[in-house]
Amino acid sequence: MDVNHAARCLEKLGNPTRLEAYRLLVQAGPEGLAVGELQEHLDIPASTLSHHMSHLVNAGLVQQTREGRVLRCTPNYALMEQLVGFLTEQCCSGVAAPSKTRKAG
Amino acid sequence: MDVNHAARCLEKLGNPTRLEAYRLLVQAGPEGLAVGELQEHLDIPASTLSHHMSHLVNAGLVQQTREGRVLRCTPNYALMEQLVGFLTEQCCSGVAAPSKTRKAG
DNA sequence: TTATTATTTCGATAATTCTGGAAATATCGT
DNA sequence: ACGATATTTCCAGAATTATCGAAATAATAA
Repeated sequence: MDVNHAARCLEKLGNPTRLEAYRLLVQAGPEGLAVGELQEHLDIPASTLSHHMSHLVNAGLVQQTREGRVLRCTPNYALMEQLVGFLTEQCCSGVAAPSKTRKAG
Repeated sequence: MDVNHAARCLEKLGNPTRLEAYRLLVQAGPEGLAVGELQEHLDIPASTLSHHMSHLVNAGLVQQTREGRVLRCTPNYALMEQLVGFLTEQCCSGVAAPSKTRKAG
């Protein structure tokens, strides 16, 4: 995870609709959600949602698998954790916030 | 830190120049860096940098204090930690990555 | 006051992103 | 094949963001 890849991920998550979509996928658990289910929650036109999802998929933040007519979306936890790791290591002070994370005491 | 504030912070950090600027401030230690020092590192026109910095300042991610002719910039660690907290709690799986973070073992 | 340095604001253009209707594609059921 | 459902792609317009030179502002020094 270099600075450009991190910036790319942050940029994609930095849109309220996309961040909310990602969060919904996380909330939904291991099954994730179909694009149509996301659309019901987000209440936006299908084409708009499709564009947003392709951003997330292209950045690697979301994975899609087809199940018949339905496209199931799941979050890429590994990438998200790399992103959080980048922010923690490169953008936070060495002194961790109390009782949150631990690092080289 | 609600989802909209998080999205706003992510959006601002999701620009390579701004993310690099923020990272430089963190690297620089408690003193931070003057705008002019950032400019030397980033090698972009002053007006362009000024715009980028105002994004970061408006989002609350960077604080500025004037020291004579120089504007000293420091990262807002508290906000960054809130942002990392948001991502960890709302956008990561409950199962932490091995030997990185711990949460409700 | 004039000069010098540091930084922002103005103003304008280029580039990108967002949005969504309409048409196309994919899959399934009959 | 046909119809229905799910989703994407095409296309275009609106909105936002990025860029940066020039002028303006702020602070210091002579």
